[in-house]
Amino acid sequence: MCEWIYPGAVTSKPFNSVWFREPRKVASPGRSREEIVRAAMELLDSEGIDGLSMRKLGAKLMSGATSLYWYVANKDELLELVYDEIWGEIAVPDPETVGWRNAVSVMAHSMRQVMLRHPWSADLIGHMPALGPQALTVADRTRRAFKLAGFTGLDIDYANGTLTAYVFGMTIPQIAWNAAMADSDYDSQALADQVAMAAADFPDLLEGIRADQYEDPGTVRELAFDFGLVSVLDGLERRLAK
Amino acid sequence: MCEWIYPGAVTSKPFNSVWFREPRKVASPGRSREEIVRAAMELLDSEGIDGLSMRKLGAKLMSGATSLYWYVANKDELLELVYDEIWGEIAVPDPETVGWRNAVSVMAHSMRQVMLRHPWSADLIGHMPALGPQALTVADRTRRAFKLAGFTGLDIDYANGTLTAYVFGMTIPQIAWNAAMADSDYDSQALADQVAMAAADFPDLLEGIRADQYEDPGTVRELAFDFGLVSVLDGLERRLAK
DNA sequence: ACAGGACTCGTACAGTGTGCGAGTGGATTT
DNA sequence: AAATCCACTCGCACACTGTACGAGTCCTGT
Repeated sequence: MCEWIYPGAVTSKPFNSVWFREPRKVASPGRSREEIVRAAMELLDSEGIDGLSMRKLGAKLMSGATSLYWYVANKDELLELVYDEIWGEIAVPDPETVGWRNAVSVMAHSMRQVMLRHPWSADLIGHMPALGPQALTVADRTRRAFKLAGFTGLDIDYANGTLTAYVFGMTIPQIAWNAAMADSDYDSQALADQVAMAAADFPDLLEGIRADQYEDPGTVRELAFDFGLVSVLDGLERRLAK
Repeated sequence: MCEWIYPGAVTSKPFNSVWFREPRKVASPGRSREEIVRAAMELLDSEGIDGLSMRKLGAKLMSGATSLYWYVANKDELLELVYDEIWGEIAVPDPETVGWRNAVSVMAHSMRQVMLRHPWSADLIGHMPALGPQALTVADRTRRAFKLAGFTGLDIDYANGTLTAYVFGMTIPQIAWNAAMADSDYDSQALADQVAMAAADFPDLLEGIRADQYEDPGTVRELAFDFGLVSVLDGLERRLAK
């Protein structure tokens, strides 16, 4: 899980990341990085990013807050570790057996689901690059899919980046919406009215809001995501044709 | 600037946002929301999201920290206000005169530049929906572009959302990279070596990293962005053809 | 018996957002 | 002229944060 460390890490200096630091050798059968990361994820899932404090985490593990610093250099490193965990939850089918387009489609939907399940991921994506082993595994697999599709050279990574960007960009704002609605005493009709009021000066915009106001917001989001996903993949495919 | 308030705001209840709360009537010639927001942005630009504290902001404005709470209900509302400001910096040409594809292309590049100029934006996107007047203005304009392109009904907003998602998703992780490199004593060669080491178990991935290691990272990012942008727009265009 | 390493954790420090309530000064009303 | 009001300021306090430090505990190897 998170006992990973890239070789030769300590010798060079520049990049501050868990993945480039030799972890302490730990002999204890009790606490461990795994357990800490797992507990941190539970806290994050149930209370959100603000709900994770070292003291709370210590309490959950029945230890002092500062004991955790034996296993983890600081809170940011802990966050790097939990961040990588979510990449492990993303399903990427083998492109050789299901075809590249299916493979990346499934991965896109899976990624979205994982992010929605762990809304705190939105807070981490802008904070640190995804360099952990799980993230690299996903990147490698999707990269293979695009290679199989016929992309060559840098285009492989560009195509890969385009798809990932789309999923991030579509999902992160949705997470913000979900959070905002959870904070308020959510009443879909009143909310729609308010948003409509906000857009009062923009008749065009208003027309769009009115249009999907009567649909279930969840399904609207799904449709929007599919629409964009198909468009992105179509666009990439056109690139191949040329 | 930020004296905006949507009509009928106070009467209804559900949604917690600056944009739905009557601001206090302020008569003073001295401090004002505008000034506070401007100072907050300067602090954010120069010190990042963690550099903005109510005390520092108060000091910068030569006032007590808690005085600011006269103008702003809490820090989150202040962040909503500064968030909307960045939307005001995004250029969206008139699609009627430059054509829809040009218009949205320019807006995509502009949006990316604005985000890179204000890296703290990445931290806000996942935290609150963009409901301010400036954000709505941009949304309205790009929406018009896609309408002009020929999209109809919900597809207008889906297309619009797809493009915005792509820009967000491409730019947010780049901001994370920039931040990580700023934190470290950045040496591009050593960094590349480290990343290569991280990817040692993934020969394919490694090949991609090696490939762009000798290019200037800035231009690689630009190329990647353009590649994806063209792909996304091509994909949307294909949708139109059907 | 001793040494050393592998932990644990209480205390402390500097910082955070913000509720409260007292205070100030100028305009308005009596 | 006196009284009232109100927009506004701000010091203090509270609960909370990440984490440096150093003293203490236990287990293992000699």
